[in-house]
This record gives sequence, C-alpha cells and structure tokens, in this order.
Amino acid sequence: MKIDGIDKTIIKMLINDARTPVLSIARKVGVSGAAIHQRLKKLEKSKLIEGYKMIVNPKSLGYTTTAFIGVFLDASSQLAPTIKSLKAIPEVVESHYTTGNYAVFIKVLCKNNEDLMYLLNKDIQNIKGVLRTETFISLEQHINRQILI
Amino acid sequence: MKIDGIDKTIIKMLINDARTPVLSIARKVGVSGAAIHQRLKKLEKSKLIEGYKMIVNPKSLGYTTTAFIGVFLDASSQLAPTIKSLKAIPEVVESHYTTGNYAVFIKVLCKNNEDLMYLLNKDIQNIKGVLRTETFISLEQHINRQILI
DNA sequence: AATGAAAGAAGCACAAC
DNA sequence: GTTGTGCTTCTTTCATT
Repeated sequence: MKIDGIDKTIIKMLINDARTPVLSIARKVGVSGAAIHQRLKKLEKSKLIEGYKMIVNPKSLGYTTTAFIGVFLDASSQLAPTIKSLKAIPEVVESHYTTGNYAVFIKVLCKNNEDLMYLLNKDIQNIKGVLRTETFISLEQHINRQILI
Repeated sequence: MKIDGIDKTIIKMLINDARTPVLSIARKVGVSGAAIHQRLKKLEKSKLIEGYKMIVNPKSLGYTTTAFIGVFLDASSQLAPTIKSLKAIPEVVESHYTTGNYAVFIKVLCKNNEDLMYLLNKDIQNIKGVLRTETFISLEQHINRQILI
C-alpha cells in the first residue's frame, strides 16, 4: 500500500474531522471530487482506515475518573474467561495481555473514586483467578492522539 | 443536558460510523431530517460530542508494538518540561499524571521491539529528571471501546 | 489515476405549526 | 420540538482521457 501526499492530506483532514466532505478535501488539494472519492474508497478497502467514530466526552456523561489497573492472575487461570468477565464490565474500555508483572492490564472510566473502589472490590476481585490488583488513577491526561501518518 | 432515546440513537449510530448521513438516522428513528440535524447541532454545542475522527489502523503503518511505560521522576522535577519532552516523541500517544508508584504513565506505539528499546533508552531516559522506567508490552489487546451512553 | 457531467441524496436554514 | 420546503452542496457513478 503506497500512500502519497494526497492520501496523507485526505487522512489528516479526516482524522481531524471525519465528517469533512470529500469535496472540501478536493478543493484543498486541487483535484476533482471524484478523484478524492476513489482514493478514499481505496484507503478504506486497504484496512489502513479502521473506521470513522464520533468521540463522546466521558466527562459530559459524568465519567470523571480514569484509571489503569494491573491485574494479577493465579498461574492456573485461563485468559479467555477472564476477558469475558472484563468485557461484561462496561467501565472497562481497554484490556491488554501484557508482559511484566501483570497478566492483564486494563483502562477503566468511572464516575468517581467511589465507583472505582466498588469496581475494584466487587467487579474485578470477584473474577475467578484474580489474585490482586494495582491501580493508577489518572489525575490529568496531557497527551491523547493518534500515531502520525 | 437531557438526552432522550432519539439522541441516544443518533449518538450510537455516529459512534459506529461517524459518516452516517443525518437522513439515514432520520429514517431509522422515524422523524424528519431537519429534526435530527437540529438535535445533532445541539449535541455538538453541548460538548457531549468531542468530535468525529477517522481511526487509522497503526498496524497498517507498521506500528505493531503497543506498550505502557511507568516513568519515575526525581522529586525536584517539574512536570511541565517533562510533558513537553514527551509531546515531542511522536510514538507517545497518551500521557497521564498518575497516583501510585509512577509520576507519569504513558502509552506508546512502536514499529517493533527494537524501536521500543531505542525509545526507552534514548528518548525517555534522556529526559531531564527521569530516574527509571517500567515497561509493560501489550501482547494482545482484547477490549477497545468507548464508554456506553 | 484523474476528469467532467449528471442524477440522486444529503445538508442546512427558515417559516410555520 | 418538529415539520415541510426550497436552495445549496455533496456523493456516487460512469464514460472519457
């Protein structure tokens, strides 16, 4: 998959605003709308573009607490059922199988610290195989971006 | 800010595909396009909607390694210059000021483990005030989603 | 790959209910 | 809040280069 300057402009403009009309990209780069349209379809087919998402502000929904949780599993635990249990917790927005101390590393969004405590003590601790957890609460997020193209 | 069922449908459809036309949302919920259009403008003004973003697949760009890095800073270090240095590293996609062991907790995307090693030993370690780091490489990501509305 | 043209679809604003 | 309407703009396809 070769990406030239025009493709980069398309991607940059749509990363910035996914609802940007094809025609306004076309005017920006100085080619026809049909050309941009065809390039965009090709980019979408190439799997370089995963999709277009509206980004909802969690704070507007009352989710003010972000935390990362390292989860220790006992040696005999299977990963699959643990993941399934984590998926059932709506506050869990990311889950990774990681090297290092933890077996599973998750990112959660909670309405407040009390809800986080409840999530830790009830939802997480009650998952079969979970030994203990280590929590890092994000007091402030300074960087939030995608990889550069 | 009150959100009713129609608003939820708008949000759900646009989270799924930010380029969904207003009129196809309108047909889905059974109201006029103008009504959806006006609701959407109101939602955008309310800051509940942060924006619309094209999601690029990092793997398509060769970024196959995701890692979380806990950064220890010496006690006298200021946070602001550290953040500035981190912002200058394009692989750093998230940065949080956290409670717990670390001062700063970051998420990085690298092309491979060698690049990650370089990033740790050169880019990160050379930042003034950084004492040491702890790295968790994500071997697999099972969950990646937004908070439910 | 890009273009221009053309038809249908969608966006948007406004008056009216 | 919602609707209908009218105008503008955009999307999408296709024959052409």
